[in-house]
Amino acid sequence: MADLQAALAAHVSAALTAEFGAEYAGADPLIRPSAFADFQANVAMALAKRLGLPPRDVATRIASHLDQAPMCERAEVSGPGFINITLSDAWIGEAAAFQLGDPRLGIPVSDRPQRVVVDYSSPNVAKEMHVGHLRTTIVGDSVVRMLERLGHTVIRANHIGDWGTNFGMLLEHLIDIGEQAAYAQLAAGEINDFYQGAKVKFDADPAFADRSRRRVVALQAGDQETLRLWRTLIDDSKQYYNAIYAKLGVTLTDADLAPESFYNPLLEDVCRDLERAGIAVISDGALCAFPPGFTGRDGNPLPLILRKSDGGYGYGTTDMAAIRYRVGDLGADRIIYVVGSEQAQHFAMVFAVARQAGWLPDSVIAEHAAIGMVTGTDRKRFRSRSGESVKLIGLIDEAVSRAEKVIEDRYDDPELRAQIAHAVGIGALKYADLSVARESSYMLDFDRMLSLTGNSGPYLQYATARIRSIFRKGSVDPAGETGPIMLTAPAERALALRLLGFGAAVAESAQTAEPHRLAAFLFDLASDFTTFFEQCPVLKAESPQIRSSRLALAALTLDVVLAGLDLLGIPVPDRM
RNA sequence: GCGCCUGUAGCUCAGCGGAUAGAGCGGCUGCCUUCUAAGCAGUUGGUCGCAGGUUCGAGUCCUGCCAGGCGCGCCA
Repeated sequence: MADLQAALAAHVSAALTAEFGAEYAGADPLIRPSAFADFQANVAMALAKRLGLPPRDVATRIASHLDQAPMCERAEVSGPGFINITLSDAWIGEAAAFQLGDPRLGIPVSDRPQRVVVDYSSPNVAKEMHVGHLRTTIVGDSVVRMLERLGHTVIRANHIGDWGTNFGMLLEHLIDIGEQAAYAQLAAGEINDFYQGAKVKFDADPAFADRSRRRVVALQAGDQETLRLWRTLIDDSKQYYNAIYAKLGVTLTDADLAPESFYNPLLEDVCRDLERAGIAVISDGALCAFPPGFTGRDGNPLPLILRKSDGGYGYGTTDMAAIRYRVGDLGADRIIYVVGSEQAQHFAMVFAVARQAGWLPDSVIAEHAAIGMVTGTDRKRFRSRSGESVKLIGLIDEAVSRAEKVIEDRYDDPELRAQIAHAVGIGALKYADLSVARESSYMLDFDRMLSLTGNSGPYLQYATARIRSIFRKGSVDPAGETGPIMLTAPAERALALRLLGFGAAVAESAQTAEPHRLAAFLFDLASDFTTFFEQCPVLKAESPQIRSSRLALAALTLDVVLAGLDLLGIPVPDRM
């Protein structure tokens, strides 16, 4: 059973066509979760006018067919024409047992696998990774995991900022302090110190600023020694990202680096081809594309600048080159940009120009999975002032140490304690970013972000720890529990029914690139389990049959929560 | 000025055009001799920014207004 709701929709559709004719096959049966039953079908009210019948009559005629489907226990008409559908307990139990035996746990395999490029994380070389990067990194990584699980081919693209005019000052600063000192600073995460060191000199010392400008020219001209130093800078910074990725459990590797500089050799052609196609024109000395529908402050058409009047290229050019490369060379069917919402207009323009140029055919989806802005407690954009910047690594360490505090008197083994604290701290941090709709802006609030109670990462981890505890106490191997599953209590039924929604939650979450949907599902699931845990003794169940059924239900819950947390990229400790 | 986003409980946020708008936190009351209390049960708390419109039905769609945020030619 890939998707419970879809299966039900098929039944209602069949009833609809049987009763009213094939022309209604395309009508959406409008299946929704219901407070009055397991599901409700709202199609009767939608079709009443078209059928020229009272909505309740339509509902009654559809409902009369539904009782015959094995999955449906009851279909009752209520209110103006709602069809309240109650599933059969036996069917739910069988479906849950089937899910338990399914290695995919009900996650469907896409019937149309795509090549998906996911552009995410994208820190800048020699610049601190701030909290905004954390969010694009975490959300992007989860999207990637979900898409892969659904059978898509995913190409991770870490579009790091390794090029631009400020590399002149960074390189001169590197030369000034020496490569060893720079390495020590950058790899250790003292990145702001390094950057500020360069910036201060650039602003205060004209001679340094002059050297910096010459260094940019040398870099662009491909001067060997300059390139060597530039690579050093990148390698040093990479140490820092990779250390953070490792701590966070992010799947990005060096193989996923798609740096801006990679596109440098393509930029000239991008400009030439767009100009030849008549899409780009010279305006005020710069080569610009003016996609229709975009106007600026003064009411004039808004340009996407492709070549600056000084001959240099900007990030718009790089994005054009990237989109062309991803479609043309990588064969992407879908490109997802997990990038801050501030850039919405920029991406809209890039997509528009790429469509005009034919580089982005209609068959390819390009979407900006916008990430909301991070604000301080004053609700203004969060800015790291020099001196008191919030380092990502500091946030991570804070998360882990808070978790450590909670378990300090619970376990003696320091190694076990460190393991648990790491998983719990990281889990709290990541879940905080993953459980909120990605586009909504959020306040940087440590207490909330690192919360270990309520709707939090640790709540989900805790559910798995309690399940494992049952199996440990009873010396039972969860892998050996296969059911049958029978539903004897409301908490069992609610849990089983919830479990059946897993596949749909994953599919929907990946489709919209919104991990918070999966996070919400898992929280509901964990809540249902906790109720079950409180109300239904497993090891001391009243009969061997019920014990076995509940063990199977617990095993399935464990599998699903583990799989779900893995898709979110949240680590799980064995015990807490 | 134009464009995009946001406005839901004291706070932070969910909410696929469907019935009585939900969760977490906070407040209050209970619950550890019982598979982990990072928990559970209950309770408190809302003119869904405002006004129109579409619809059998609007927190959800459309229009206008109000408030806030972001973006708007050579930074990325």
